[in-house]
Amino acid sequence: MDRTTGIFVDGMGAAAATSGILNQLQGRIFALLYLQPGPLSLDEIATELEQSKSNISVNIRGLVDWHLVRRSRVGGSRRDQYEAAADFWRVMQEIMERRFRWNVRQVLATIDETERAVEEERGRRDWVQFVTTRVAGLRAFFAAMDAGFGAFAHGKPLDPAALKHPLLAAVPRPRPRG
Amino acid sequence: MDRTTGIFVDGMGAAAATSGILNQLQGRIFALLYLQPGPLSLDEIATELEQSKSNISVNIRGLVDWHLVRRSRVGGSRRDQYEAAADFWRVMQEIMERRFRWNVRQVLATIDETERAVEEERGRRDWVQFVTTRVAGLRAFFAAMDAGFGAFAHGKPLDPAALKHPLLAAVPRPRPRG
DNA sequence: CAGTACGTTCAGAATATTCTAAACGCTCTG
DNA sequence: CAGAGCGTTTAGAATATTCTGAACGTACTG
Repeated sequence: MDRTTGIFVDGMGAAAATSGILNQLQGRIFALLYLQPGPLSLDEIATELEQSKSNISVNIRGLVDWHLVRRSRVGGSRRDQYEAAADFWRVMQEIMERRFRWNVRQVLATIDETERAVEEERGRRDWVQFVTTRVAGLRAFFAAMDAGFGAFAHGKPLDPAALKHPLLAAVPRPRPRG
Repeated sequence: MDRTTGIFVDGMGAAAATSGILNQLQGRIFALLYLQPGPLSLDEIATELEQSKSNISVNIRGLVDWHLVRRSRVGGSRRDQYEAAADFWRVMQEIMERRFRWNVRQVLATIDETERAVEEERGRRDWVQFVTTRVAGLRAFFAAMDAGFGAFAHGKPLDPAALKHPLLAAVPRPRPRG
């Protein structure tokens, strides 16, 4: 591997490792493919990155899932070819929906469960009141995030105003009088 | 711990574990504190979550760093008290700046290095040309992300348009005639 | 100023993740 | 239809992360 590619591969690997989306090896695989004029096979990638073929196989699947890499099969050959995709907006949409929004919904689901549980608590009326209020505050914020991320992934601007005061934003405004 | 808190703690722990920001224990600590009417000490948290005090000590520091938990010391006591913060927008700003944007800048720094390296490559003129173009495409996208995240953290809307066609957005538009 | 009540650090144990090499199964080929 | 050339699965090795308990430092307390 030439010096330029080495620097790019190392740097992108390090960035990926702290991304919370890809691991280091996935960052390296993508970086390698991104600087190639043509597609590479599994074996070529494994050799270049000094990793086992099985490890590349497993990790490249994640890259294909995020639409960061395209898999193709040329002619009648049964050898897969891989190349980097360059539609980063598409990747970001995917991450928004399948990672961030999915995570937000985990929280919303937990809030649902918690609200159901607190309704069954016997006695301790003001504690129940307190928990209900707190959980409502969390729900307002995460509901706003869910809506905001959803809109963003569909190409609409994400306005932080809804996150600053989610409780206010969640409540329908009184109509201004004529 | 009562049933309601248990459900909330477990759910938030699971969500945190896949967040890429907090680990499971940090999610559990925050959840426990969030349903408490008053602050708790390190030892109380450790007992409730069945973890060693040292482990709580280390992990709660991260929560304080993200402004998810406030540390206070009441009166002349030397016992720290912790309570959940509820300004989630502040937390999001912190994450935007110190996590996402920092990560984006890692990529931009790698691109800088790569461009410097490719300039020193001898021969292979069309390969150099190819790499330069590709890296420019990546830079345009990540520069747009950096700008967008920065604006968002300062309360301005984040418009996906700049990410859809970053190369176009980066170039100043020709003035319309007339 | 010795004793106690804390928070933190650290070495090593427990656990989870990443990686390899061998085994497997599929598909094309002669 | 046997063999070669693939990608994938899997058991276990290598490595990284998380967790504990003991040791330590500091600041109140009697």
